Amino acid sequence: MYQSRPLNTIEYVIPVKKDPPTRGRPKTLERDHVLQTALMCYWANSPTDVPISEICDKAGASKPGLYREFGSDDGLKEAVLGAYGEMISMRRHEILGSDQPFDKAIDALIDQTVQDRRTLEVPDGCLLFAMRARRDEFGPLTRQKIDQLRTDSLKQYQQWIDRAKSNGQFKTDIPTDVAALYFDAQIGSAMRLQKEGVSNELIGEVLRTAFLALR
Amino acid sequence: MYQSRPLNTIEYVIPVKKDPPTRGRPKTLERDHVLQTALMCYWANSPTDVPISEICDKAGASKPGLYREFGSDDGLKEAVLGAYGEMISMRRHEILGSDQPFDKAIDALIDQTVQDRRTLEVPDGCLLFAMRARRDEFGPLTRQKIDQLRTDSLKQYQQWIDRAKSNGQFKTDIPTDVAALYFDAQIGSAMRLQKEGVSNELIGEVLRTAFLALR
DNA sequence: TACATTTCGTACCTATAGTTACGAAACTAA
DNA sequence: TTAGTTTCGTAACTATAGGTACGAAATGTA
Repeated sequence: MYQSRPLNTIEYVIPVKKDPPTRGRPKTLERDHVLQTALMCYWANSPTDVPISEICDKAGASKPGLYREFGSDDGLKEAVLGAYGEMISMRRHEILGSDQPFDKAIDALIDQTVQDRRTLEVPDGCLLFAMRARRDEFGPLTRQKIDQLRTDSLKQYQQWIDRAKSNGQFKTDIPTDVAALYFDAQIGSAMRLQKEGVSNELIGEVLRTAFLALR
Repeated sequence: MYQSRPLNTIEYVIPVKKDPPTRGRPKTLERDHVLQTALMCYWANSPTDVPISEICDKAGASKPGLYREFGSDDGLKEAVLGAYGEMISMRRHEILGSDQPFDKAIDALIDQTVQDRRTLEVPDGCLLFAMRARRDEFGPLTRQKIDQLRTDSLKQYQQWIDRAKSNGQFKTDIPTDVAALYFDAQIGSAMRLQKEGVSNELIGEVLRTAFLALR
């Protein structure tokens, strides 16, 4: 079995970018701030319709600075999606990774999905689903990231479903891959309805209808 | 109650554009051919990413000719969507408007949705759902058309469901508006999965899962 | 102080997409 | 034939977006 080294030896392999004896003009571009700004712009609008210059303005960065940091439009979008993907993956893991009963997890999933976005201070809808719908309008890096996140989502659902099956909590004989696709599709639908302006209450009813047959 | 005039008197009110004593250079632009060409381009690709010039090339029309006919990019898209909407509305009516039992209609709906597109010689996915996902990237005319078609769809489902309810074929106590939204969402999901490359077989399983609880 | 190094950001370049000005072309009517 | 009418399509215009050349600025080092 693979024996991992202690974490801090990694720094000898991949030099950690802390503060290597700083020379030259100090960097002022705040990578994380740019990422957050871009994320919000993409999320709140159509991700393909936000020009780089707008992100620069809102983040208080210059265009060349942004290109130095992310390489290209494609690179920026990939980075943003990376950050976003990590976030939603964690949020989903809080539910699917917990050991609560399958039924309760479904309820929690619905609750999380229809949570009021004004309270959370984030836009309606889901950036990932919005970008999946526009997959072929992006560059290769972003496309690959989209595909990876899609695969990751499905795996997360699959593991959860398999666990429920082995616990005897998954009653029907629906194959795991179908069920995983089903969950992903339902949440995706909900996110799109939310973006269309449908009330979270109504979306909740739709979701409960969708999961009626699974419990 | 409103008494409508005989149809042919309309021609006195709204002059029918048949062959009014033709003067000037004869028109060569084939409106329907341009519409069909544009429809296929939008359907097969991202509707927001097909330049007018490409449609002109493929349809063998000139750009000014196209603008004379449709007024603008927005006008062309509205016209295309109008034609497309009529088509899918009719196809859906063949199923929902028939008097077959609710169960059978659901089966037919699934069959129609997962029908092989190479056989039908049309692209995967659904143009209307693709455009709904990009709603705010379009001009006002197209936006309005999108909204109208969405409303029409929901109404079509609602009438069908209400009829099933009054026939005693709709077993659950799900409200009509929720159920209509549910059908629309499921078909939308299916269309998106198809566009993502998921097999029609798998999509069929997902749809059958979705409608399990409704019969 | 002078030099090496690194980043900064103004001002540009380039490509593309929507849109149109305008003169030529093709027809009817007188 | 000539005048009037309508459409045609080449060749522009304009705006916008992604991307970058390059000199200035800000630091450490000799």
